[in-house]
Amino acid sequence: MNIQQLRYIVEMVNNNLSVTSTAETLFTSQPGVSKQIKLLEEELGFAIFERTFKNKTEITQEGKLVIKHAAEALSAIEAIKNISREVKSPDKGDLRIATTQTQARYALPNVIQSFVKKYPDVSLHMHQGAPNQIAEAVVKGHADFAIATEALHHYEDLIMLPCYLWYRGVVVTEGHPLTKLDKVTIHDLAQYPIITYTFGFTGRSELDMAFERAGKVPNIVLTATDADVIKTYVELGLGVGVIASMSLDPQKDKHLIALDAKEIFKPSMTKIGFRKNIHMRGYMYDFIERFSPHLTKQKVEEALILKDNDKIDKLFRDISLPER
Amino acid sequence: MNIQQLRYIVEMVNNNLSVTSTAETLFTSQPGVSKQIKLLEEELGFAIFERTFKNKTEITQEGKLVIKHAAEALSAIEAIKNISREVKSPDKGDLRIATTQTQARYALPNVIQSFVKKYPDVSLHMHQGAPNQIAEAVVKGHADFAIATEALHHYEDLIMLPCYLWYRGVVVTEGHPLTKLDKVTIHDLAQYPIITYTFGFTGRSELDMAFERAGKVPNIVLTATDADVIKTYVELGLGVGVIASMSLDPQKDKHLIALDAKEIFKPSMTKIGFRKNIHMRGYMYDFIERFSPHLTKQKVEEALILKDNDKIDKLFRDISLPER
DNA sequence: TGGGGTTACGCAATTCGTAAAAATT
DNA sequence: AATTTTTACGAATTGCGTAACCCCA
Repeated sequence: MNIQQLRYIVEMVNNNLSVTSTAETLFTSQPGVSKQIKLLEEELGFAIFERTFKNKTEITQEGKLVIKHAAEALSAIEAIKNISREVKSPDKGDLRIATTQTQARYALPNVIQSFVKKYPDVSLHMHQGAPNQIAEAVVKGHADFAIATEALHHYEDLIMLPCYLWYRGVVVTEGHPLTKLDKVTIHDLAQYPIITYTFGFTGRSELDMAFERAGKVPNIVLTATDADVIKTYVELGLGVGVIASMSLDPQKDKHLIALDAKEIFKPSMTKIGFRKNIHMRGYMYDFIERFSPHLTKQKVEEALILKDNDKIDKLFRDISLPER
Repeated sequence: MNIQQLRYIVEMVNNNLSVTSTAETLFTSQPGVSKQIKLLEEELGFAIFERTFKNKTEITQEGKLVIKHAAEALSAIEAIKNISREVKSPDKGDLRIATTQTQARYALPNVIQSFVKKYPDVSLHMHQGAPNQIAEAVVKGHADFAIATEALHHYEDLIMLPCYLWYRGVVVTEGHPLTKLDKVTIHDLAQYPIITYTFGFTGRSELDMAFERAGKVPNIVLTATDADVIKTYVELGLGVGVIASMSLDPQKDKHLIALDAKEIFKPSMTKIGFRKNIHMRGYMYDFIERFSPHLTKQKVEEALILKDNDKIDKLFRDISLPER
């Protein structure tokens, strides 16, 4: 058994059990991968992958266990390599952020601007996707950080830290009836067609829950994964927009009126997540702190030691989060 | 970097940083170990071990981190090998139990007798030691199970499951004044010289706490790590013995009188501990269940998933433990 | 001077790529 | 027929052991 073989079998899973595809992602030859997997299976005394019927291969029951532990081992080895990179060139490396369009467009630009200025030799990779894709990317080691509001708490292998609270705003065209009201309630809102985020994105679940609490069913006519699209359709008069208030720019969005909705919807919390047992590079600590000043290196280290999201929640219980 | 190199550096730590000793425990040559460590250090770009002054070597700061992750990786790899062994011969292998004299002598014999009968091809290894040595042996992977009453809860890397509750008994010679009393209290006990376990062994801490609660200072004249020695000195009239009641055999200990002490001392709990992220062999589950029938395979698997002793404690909160 | 550690060197085994064959759709 | 996987084989590298050398009490 060697590290390479473990790498092969883990990567097989990330490549739909295709040897060819695995060999390509690992920049090696197909025969090599095929042979090494076979050798490992021989050594272990059982098949990890099974050619059940036709072209379809499956993972055996034991194989699943083996791959789980192989991924653990590789993760630990990756941590060692990161220590090495840290020593060799502390301010050089990669930072791979998996996040949603909303964060990338509205929350991250400032942070990234100052970060790349301080760390010109860190190459930044932004992976965009749906919240569950984001979490998967980090779990599989394809990204270092997951930044999102939804769906991250299901992943036991990730440590999640609270970053900031944000509120929703209602966006309408000029002269819309809602602008005549002193204060918009959820009952007012329920009378108009609504345009908001696609389910699973950007705190969408709180919108549904707010309507449910009020005993109303929202008339959602259109959903999109990002605020820019939503605003566009609001401008076209298709409905009333409900988006994160941070994604409203009074300067740029001149044709739209933003109405306060703090009392209608509960605030949502954006979190940053990363894998347990990693070696956190120095610039990674710095990035986290730039994004959320209360997440100091010390706090993050404490969280890395705790390794348990319930305990980590307690750690941050008394800290007032920034709002936006 | 390869697995062997990781094995070398981890084993170096277990061998007082001696290359010779490491090579011996790994059944290989000194030059090989020396060279591979050097190669790894070269690849990583920093020294793991430092030849500071004289003959004394030390671990560098980065080295400590590397070794931590290396141990993680090796543990995962060991798990894979155990899966292989499981498949190749489910009822064959090793079972290494680290425990105290008290457990080995009084709690385990029955279990082990039935276990070896069912699993003749599992070779059993008993490691005896002080509770902290026991825990260390499991943490370092030298034993599979730690069974003890004290000092196991300090080890974050171990999962600990409750096995049984046990009570203390007071042992005296025939005709001793304490035998005249209807009921022995802690105040009575405080008037006589006491012989009990050495500190750190077999629930000794509860004895000290009981006296402290009563505002008394026990007159401890002799301590030993096991009940047999204690009983011997009680027979010689050196004092009153306080030992686990399970270590009293009315048949054998004919010259001694056992007095009930359930109301003087709180019961103690014996636990079984093992490392997180291991692959538990089938016969290991069986052993645990034979030792503690409430620790079914299912329960143990749940605990292995939880990986957190606080959560595990909740899992067993409503289960009534056997007493002895 | 001797116990531990490193360097030097050669044999043996392993790894990995190209090429060819086999299998599957 | 085309794509994917496995087998065959040779070149290059790596790993490991013996022997020699070094270093510090």
